Amino acid sequence: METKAPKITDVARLAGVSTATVSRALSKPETVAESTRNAVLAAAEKSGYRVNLSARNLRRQRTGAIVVLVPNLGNPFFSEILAGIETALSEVDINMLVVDTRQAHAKPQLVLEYLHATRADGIIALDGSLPDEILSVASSGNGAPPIIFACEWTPRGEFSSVRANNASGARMAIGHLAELGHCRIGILTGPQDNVLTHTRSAGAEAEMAKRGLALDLSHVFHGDFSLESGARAAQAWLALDLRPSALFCQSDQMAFGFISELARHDVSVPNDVSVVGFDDIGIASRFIPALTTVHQPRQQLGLSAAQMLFDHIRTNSSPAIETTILEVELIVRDSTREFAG
Amino acid sequence: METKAPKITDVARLAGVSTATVSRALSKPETVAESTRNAVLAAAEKSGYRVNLSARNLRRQRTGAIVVLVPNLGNPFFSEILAGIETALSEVDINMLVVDTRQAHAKPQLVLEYLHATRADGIIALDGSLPDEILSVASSGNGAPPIIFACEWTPRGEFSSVRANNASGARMAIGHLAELGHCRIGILTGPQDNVLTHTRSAGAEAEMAKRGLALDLSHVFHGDFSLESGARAAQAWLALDLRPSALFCQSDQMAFGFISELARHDVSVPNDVSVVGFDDIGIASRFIPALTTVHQPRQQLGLSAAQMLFDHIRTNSSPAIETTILEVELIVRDSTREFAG
DNA sequence: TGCTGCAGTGCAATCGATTACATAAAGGTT
DNA sequence: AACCTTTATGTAATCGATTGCACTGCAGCA
Repeated sequence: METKAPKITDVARLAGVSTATVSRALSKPETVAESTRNAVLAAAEKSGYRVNLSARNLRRQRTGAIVVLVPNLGNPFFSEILAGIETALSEVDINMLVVDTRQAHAKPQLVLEYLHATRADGIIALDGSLPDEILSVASSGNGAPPIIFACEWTPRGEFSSVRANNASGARMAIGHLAELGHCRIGILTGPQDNVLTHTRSAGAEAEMAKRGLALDLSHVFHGDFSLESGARAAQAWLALDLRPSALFCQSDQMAFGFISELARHDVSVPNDVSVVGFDDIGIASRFIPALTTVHQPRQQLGLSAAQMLFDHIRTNSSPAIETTILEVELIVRDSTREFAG
Repeated sequence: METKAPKITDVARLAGVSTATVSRALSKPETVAESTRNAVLAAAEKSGYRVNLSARNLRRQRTGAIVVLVPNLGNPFFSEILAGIETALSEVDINMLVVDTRQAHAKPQLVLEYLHATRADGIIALDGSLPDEILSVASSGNGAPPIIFACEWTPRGEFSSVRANNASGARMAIGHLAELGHCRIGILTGPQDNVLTHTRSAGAEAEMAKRGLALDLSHVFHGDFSLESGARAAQAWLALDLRPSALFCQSDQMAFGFISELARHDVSVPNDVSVVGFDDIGIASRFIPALTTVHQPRQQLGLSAAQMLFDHIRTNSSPAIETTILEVELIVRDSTREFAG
């Protein structure tokens, strides 16, 4: 026999004040006399009142929700970033709408329609290669929702972002291999049009150059961050005459695919090849061999992005571009060892 | 110089009709004359009109959003279920709010507060061990949002659910090991108070009984579905005098943890022990050895749960309890082999 | 005493869409 | 021709909270 949800007028009657006062007591407590405030809070508590968000949002001209654009929900790497965003969200009165952009590249209209329809107060994009149509939603100044890129970002257009220090991570990976004595180091990249790919490749190449190591183009394999592309790279590696003795994989997933496929051909990591990954996803420490990799602070990436977004929403006029770069860490495990002739 | 978003009155003026007609033309097209409808659609198109969801929801007394309660966003197993839910969502006008319930068990108030605050039209719970306080939100009939359990479910209270055939999966796993000649089969369970644990254990025990195999209690290890608990089970296994020659792990993650820890002690899977997992998460086919496991149709679980929830929302009076059980499949890979004395 | 300023509160308009009800026009029936 | 249906559309109330403006009463000040 649940009765109707109480509304603000019910609380007002109970507290013996007007609805305006109730509203103020709840959202701007300092503008209301202490005694009144207490009466209102007591009445609200007693009646179990919750503000109706549709009504509030209608009046306030906002939606109280942000949209997170995720390249691929099936990828564990992203779900932890979501967890970070959620942590930040729980402190403010904002909800998180999650959208998988897998089909967005083929049909940008779909996502675009979604963004327009929801009129989100802000957007966090974990996908740096969004189609232009979608970017333009956000860049159209004025009433457009602010957008923050997390992890990935986009070279076109100017947007705020939170990222890991990808270049530094790549340098650490190469540096580690070089110090183990490897001089034929290969690279397994992500998708060719991806900023992470470029940044990590550039970092790796810079470090190799600095150490006087040559990068043989036949030692550069192109993948797409997925397990299967790692396996394909292994096939390519096996087909080489002069094989690199170490490989820097730009994602853990590719490293797993690579190692796994080699194992099927009786090639051992790290005995025959050393492998470094990137990301440090959960399973990395339990893979066989445990993966040496570059750790990204995933939770923190999500958290920082969310906080930055809230700032932008609050001071909505400010189109100042901010970039936060979080440091990464090389975690040495068992997939790398010193070069043995 | 983006102008204000057009509202329904703008469309009405443009089409030369009243707002009521516009509203009807858009949401109940068949009640409006074809010529009028076309005029309205053209006007809406021309002005780039989108309905304001806050206004609509306020008037319609709904929120247009469902909440998905996820036990742990960091676990890749769940994110694919989310992807399935999202697929179903994109067909209807409903958004998905994702909440991680990791802290919910310690502080149920937090999630409870969230559910009350959002007033979601429905709930999908991927977490079967929600605190009673939260369950009671949904079971309080009347205006309470319908709730559907996906994957996990709860024995207390009566709720609709979509699940995999866990018992059958467990039987397949045991059957497979038995047919390979293993007679000392161990079990690594999930959390003790989890329905999946019970169902899978019961299925496994039934199959063993049917085949006349005894289950030694010292061969039952208790984990919590996580990597680390798998590693702990490996320690326990190593400490035994009489070790099982095969282990049925109730999650892939635990299987990985188990195998990985054994590998560190130079015990080989499948040569020294055969291991079967449960879930078939992405990495299973690329682990070393590739994991024999029970495949759950994750996307489909999410999809079915979402569709069931929409049904319940539409016909909100019906408290009929439905249970959909999806079939699973044993995928035989390289972590199991015939018993070799 | 009379005025100004301020803190605290209430009144009522407002956000944008939906929908019950009223109305009008057209067609059908006897 | 009078009346009843049916179909199409308009009018205006409504959903629930927020907030600009107006008002009251009291303190401070000349």
